[in-house]
Amino acid sequence: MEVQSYTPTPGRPRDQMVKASILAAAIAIIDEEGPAGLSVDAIAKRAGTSRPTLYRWWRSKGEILLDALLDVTSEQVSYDHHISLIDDLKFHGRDYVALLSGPYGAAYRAVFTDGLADAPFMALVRTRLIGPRRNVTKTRLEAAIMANELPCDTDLEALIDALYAPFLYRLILGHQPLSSEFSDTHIEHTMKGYI
Amino acid sequence: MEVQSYTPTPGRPRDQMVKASILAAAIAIIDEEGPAGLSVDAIAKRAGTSRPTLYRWWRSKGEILLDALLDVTSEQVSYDHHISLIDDLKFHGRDYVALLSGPYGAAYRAVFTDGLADAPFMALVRTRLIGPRRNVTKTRLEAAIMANELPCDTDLEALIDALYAPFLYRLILGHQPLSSEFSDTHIEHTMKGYI
Amino acid sequence: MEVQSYTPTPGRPRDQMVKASILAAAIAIIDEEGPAGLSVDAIAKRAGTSRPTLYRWWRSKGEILLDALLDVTSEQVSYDHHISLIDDLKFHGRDYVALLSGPYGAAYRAVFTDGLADAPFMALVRTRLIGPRRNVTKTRLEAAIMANELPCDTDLEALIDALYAPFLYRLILGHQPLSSEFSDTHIEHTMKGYI
Amino acid sequence: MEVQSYTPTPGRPRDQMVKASILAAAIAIIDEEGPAGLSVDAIAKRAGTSRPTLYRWWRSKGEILLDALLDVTSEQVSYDHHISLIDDLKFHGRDYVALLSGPYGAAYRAVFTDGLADAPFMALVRTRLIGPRRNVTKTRLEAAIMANELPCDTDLEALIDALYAPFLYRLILGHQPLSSEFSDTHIEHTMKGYI
DNA sequence: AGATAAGCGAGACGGTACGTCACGTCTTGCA
DNA sequence: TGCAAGACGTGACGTACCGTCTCGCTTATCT
Repeated sequence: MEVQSYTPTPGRPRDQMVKASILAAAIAIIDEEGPAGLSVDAIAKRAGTSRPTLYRWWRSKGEILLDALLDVTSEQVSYDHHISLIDDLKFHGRDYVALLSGPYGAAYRAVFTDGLADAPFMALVRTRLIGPRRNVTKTRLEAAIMANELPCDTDLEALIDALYAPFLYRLILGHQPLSSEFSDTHIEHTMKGYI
Repeated sequence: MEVQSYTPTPGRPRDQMVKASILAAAIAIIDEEGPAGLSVDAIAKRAGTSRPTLYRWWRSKGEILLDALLDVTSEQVSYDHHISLIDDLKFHGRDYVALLSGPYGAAYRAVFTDGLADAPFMALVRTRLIGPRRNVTKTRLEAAIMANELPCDTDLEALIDALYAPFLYRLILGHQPLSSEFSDTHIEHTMKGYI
Repeated sequence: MEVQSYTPTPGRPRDQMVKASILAAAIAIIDEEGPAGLSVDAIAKRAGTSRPTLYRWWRSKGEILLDALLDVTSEQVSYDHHISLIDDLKFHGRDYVALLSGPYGAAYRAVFTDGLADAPFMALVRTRLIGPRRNVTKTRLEAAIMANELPCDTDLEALIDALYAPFLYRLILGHQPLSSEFSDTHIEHTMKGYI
Repeated sequence: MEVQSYTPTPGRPRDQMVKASILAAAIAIIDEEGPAGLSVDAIAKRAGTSRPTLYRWWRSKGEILLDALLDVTSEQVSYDHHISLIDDLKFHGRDYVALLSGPYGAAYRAVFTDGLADAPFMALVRTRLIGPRRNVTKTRLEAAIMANELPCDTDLEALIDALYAPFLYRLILGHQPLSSEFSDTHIEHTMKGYI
């Protein structure tokens, strides 16, 4: 068991409230005003802080959104073994759709916007935001292989892509609604193709 | 048979060379220097023209890329009935993958970047770039329904999403390579789920 | 007496109407909209012509105004020997004040604006606009010297400056009204100092 | 005796060096390259600063020149009672001529150029640049009236115009040199007319 | 009568400067 | 040392005029 050692740093300690209010401000702006209104300055202003303080904690606007999303996502992502593989995936899919449809959807979109323009940041998005979620599903799928519910030579990366890509595709393009019904039927069809 | 009537517009006619060189410059920059180097000024400079000329014909950087992509895409998209539905889709998939992997892949990414930050522009992307390509596939799938190769109640929009979303997903995220092998197996699995 | 030889040039002859309508347009714009609205394009548009045509006749906006002013000024400037030197000068002064106060005052101001930014053009203004008017006065003053109404060693350039500079000063600065009363008393005082 | 209270404004204080270098740059450019070279960008570049910084403190090129001129002018303008009214005015006249003939003459011209094209700015020129200098002379003339050296009903505004208009006239038109000799004789003649 | 040549309108073109926005970094005073 | 306030240099943006060009058409003179 690790003992969290207290390292007394000189000077004034960092204000955790500042961090929280910045994350909240970022989400509030992107949700209310859309991506156009999300300038670093606007975030700082809304959080009642200043740009330098903001840059002390994060290297870019994108990383703020990333942290804000991780705050919300982290506890949600998990599989409580339900009845069957397909039901678990459906449950997870509905969960994801709910997240992307809600106020955090715009943040997701903004994170991809930044990532597309900045490769190292996209790597971070993969590692911290997308990767963990994929891994949860991967673990569930590996369990399914163990249980002979899935062929043992299944390309899990491809399957996970097939399962979730359409969600982000609809989030990004907006050509079709992103509903739980779509999630359910899409997951059914996809899994039928892989079993 | 249609007779092309000549409509002489008053004033100096638009220089088609300028248009072409701007489209070429945009693609060259995004391919060579990445999205960071793609400023309106850089495009104008490389094309040997000026910013005002550029804004005379396009409202934004994004629309330039859109036009550049349409120049390339337009003739490519078509289905020459091959042997079977699955082979046709595979052929088309490989074609798409080749486009996204080549020098135009970066332009595709940039178009999505701009679209994510600007909803009206994303609508344009849907209408002009994504829509036509989807429609070609839709026509092929409808023919398949006619030929009883596919259930008549198939949700074509969902199927098309399932087919192509992973391509753009990999293009955008870059977590896995976008290869013809992936295209083939992905399309096989997907269609298996829908038949 | 000179015989104006007719030199038939090939091609379509210049349309004098165009010239007239451009001069009128320039004066109309500067009078109605002020100097800010006086772009080359605005003149051409208002005159119902095009920029290239305009540049065929004049080298710059300033030269248009110059010509417009000369059209008006040319016949006005003259001394009909009245009663005395002082009365002639007063008459001339009132005439000048009337010109500068009317719709052509703004054109005068604009001519100086252009001249201040473009030395060769200011030389033209001196030669064509200011010079002739000064010469008329100079001639009158030289006659006065002949008539012993003025010392023969009078510095005429300095005297003419003293007489008219305040008019342009008030036109340009606008700190005090440019009235006939001012003209009269100013000319009286000035001549008193030189006699 | 006044106690200068220190009012600490929040945030980083304005860099006075930047202000000084911008003013110096403006004067240097107009003097060396003439009015054509005086773009906002050129000033910023020469001052080693940026356009936004420049616009933070001045609304236009003209206001920069105005400040630059005020820096120089402010201490110069004063009358140390010399011997007589006429000598004081001559002294002041030579001072003015020296200013207009030197490197600041071009700045003066540019200020008028801008003022002619922008009435509100010309009002500023009157209030800040021309007015104070006129007032100094006005005070001296009022003292002269008190001392019975001048009629008590003298129109001081008109007299001041008569005294100084020819200086600016020659500065602007450039038809005659602006020398101390001219200043002396002109002031003598003018005052002779008003006494 | 037809050829030739220039004027004319419209409007595209390359260019320069403008005034503004957002960024990321800095320098203050206070906590 | 953290923090707010805010100034600073940088780079890109979208726009306004400028002066020149290339069209199709018109209007004259010259063969």
